[in-house]
Amino acid sequence: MSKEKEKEKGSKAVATAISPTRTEDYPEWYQQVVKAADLAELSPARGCMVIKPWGYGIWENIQKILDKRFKETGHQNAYFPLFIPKSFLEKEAEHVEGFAKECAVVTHHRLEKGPDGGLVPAGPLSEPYIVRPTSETIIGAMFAKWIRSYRDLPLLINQWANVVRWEMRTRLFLRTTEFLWQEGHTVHATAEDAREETLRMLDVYTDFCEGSLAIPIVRGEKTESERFPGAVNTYSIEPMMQDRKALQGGTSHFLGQNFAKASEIKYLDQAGAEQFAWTTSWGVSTRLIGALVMSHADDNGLILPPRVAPTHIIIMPMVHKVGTEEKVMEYCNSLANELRAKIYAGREVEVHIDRRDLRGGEKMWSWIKKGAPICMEIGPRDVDAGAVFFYRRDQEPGKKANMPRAEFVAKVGEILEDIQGALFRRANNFMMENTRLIDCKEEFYAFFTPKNAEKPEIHGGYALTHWSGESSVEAKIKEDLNVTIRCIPFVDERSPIRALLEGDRAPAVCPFTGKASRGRVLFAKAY
RNA sequence: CGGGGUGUAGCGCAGUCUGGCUAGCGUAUCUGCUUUGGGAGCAGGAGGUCGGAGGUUCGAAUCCUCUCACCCCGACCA
Repeated sequence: MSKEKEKEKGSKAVATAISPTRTEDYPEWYQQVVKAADLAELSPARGCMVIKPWGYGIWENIQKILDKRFKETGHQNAYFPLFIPKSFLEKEAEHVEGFAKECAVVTHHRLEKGPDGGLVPAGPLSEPYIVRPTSETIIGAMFAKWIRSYRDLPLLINQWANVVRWEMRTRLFLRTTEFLWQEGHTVHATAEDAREETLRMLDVYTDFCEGSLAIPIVRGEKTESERFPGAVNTYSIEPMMQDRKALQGGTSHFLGQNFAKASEIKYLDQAGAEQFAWTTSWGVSTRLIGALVMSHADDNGLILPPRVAPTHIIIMPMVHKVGTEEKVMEYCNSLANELRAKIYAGREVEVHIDRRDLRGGEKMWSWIKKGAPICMEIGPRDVDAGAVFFYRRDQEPGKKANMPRAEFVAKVGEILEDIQGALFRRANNFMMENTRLIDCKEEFYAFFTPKNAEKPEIHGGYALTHWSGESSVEAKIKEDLNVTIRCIPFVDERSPIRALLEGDRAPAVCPFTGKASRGRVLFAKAY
């Protein structure tokens, strides 16, 4: 409250647009950024969110980019029902175990007037429906009907849908009762093909996350305890948020023949023998928008990477001086049209002229909080000079630049890509600064223990540490520190942690047990 | 489900312990004037079943009982 007062009267310098700041109270800062950017809000339905136009615009761009990649990799979209007969979910033992507790169940149909004038269900269903928490079982049942021969394979299907998971605690975008996602489901003749597909889609997610969301990630395989229920192998991408916690950004599962056997997905091979097929599934959700916020936003609000920003450039006409309005508006309109004719990252440059009857400062701050990549102030001065006056959201709000109009129009794609690149580098530096090799138990515990136990400060990060491979060690660390193995990382040419591991001469010994280790795994606190 | 907390104007809150005039403040909103290239100023207006039900009392936002919702910490977890 005292902060509010500081902001008031007299002082033109406002500390930050978002209060509290990240260091003051990170979870609250997150909520405030989502609110200030007008991305989404809680709804009357418990744990469910309303995604508002600016937030949904981001999701639409995520969809467009990913959908194109899915098509390019041979997939087709289809749609399956929201409701799954309860018996379907019961088919795969581990799957039931994993999801049963978080399912919403529909037990009645139709409503009629009750004695008190309210509505009461007319009758129970003979078999309850589950609202899909994921669609493996119902899609598997359909696939079993569609597939007869090896000639029907591979079957490569994707679905854009909503799913429901009845979580105890929810947070906008990060964990909501209902969320939007895509789920890919594929069927293959051989284990090799299915494994290849699983990793191909992990690559697609990696490209998308790094290239479009400007979020660096560590990727790798999940340990047994973190595996998708029913999967043989689960792979994930793991970006680091600004509080140094990991957030699982997407997963790709090799399901082996588990679901094929449960759903009887069989085909006749070239020799005429009946075989169970091999399946995969993979998905990303609106959670990525949460990752976007926590990767790039600062104490003034959201910062959007241009490739997924609903609008690239905001033009604010300064038309308050009498007699200048017409020429300023004309200039803005023609400038907007010139910019819209440009293509950036495969789509037209999106320009919005903000003519709201608001004071300049207030208007500009609203776009800072929404994270628009470029914001222009165009007044008579600029019209006369044939220039544009703009700021970039990846730089300090006070840093504005003049540029000849023609030059800006010519370079707009370059400037947007420069912003995109700057965001990635910043996030990547942050992740690498907070990633280290840890080889002793004491250092590991100190790394993940906040100095202030009452109100933990931002601490920890990614620890690359040897591990004996025992689940009991994982469980103990989780109990002690709430730290888990995020993945057994890939160390390939595109891995950001590769450089760290190059000079690694430490013995491959698990610091928790003294036993031999097959390699370093990624430990972190997580969302 | 366990522990703690909060429900008063769109949002944020005071008032509750110690019952008492017409229920207040900030902000947002609306109107007017003056302003305007970094979050405006003055004036006026509108906006309330004090979460809900029952009880005590001459009188309840305030006390009692029940209930509902939400938040935080656990537990749970894409």
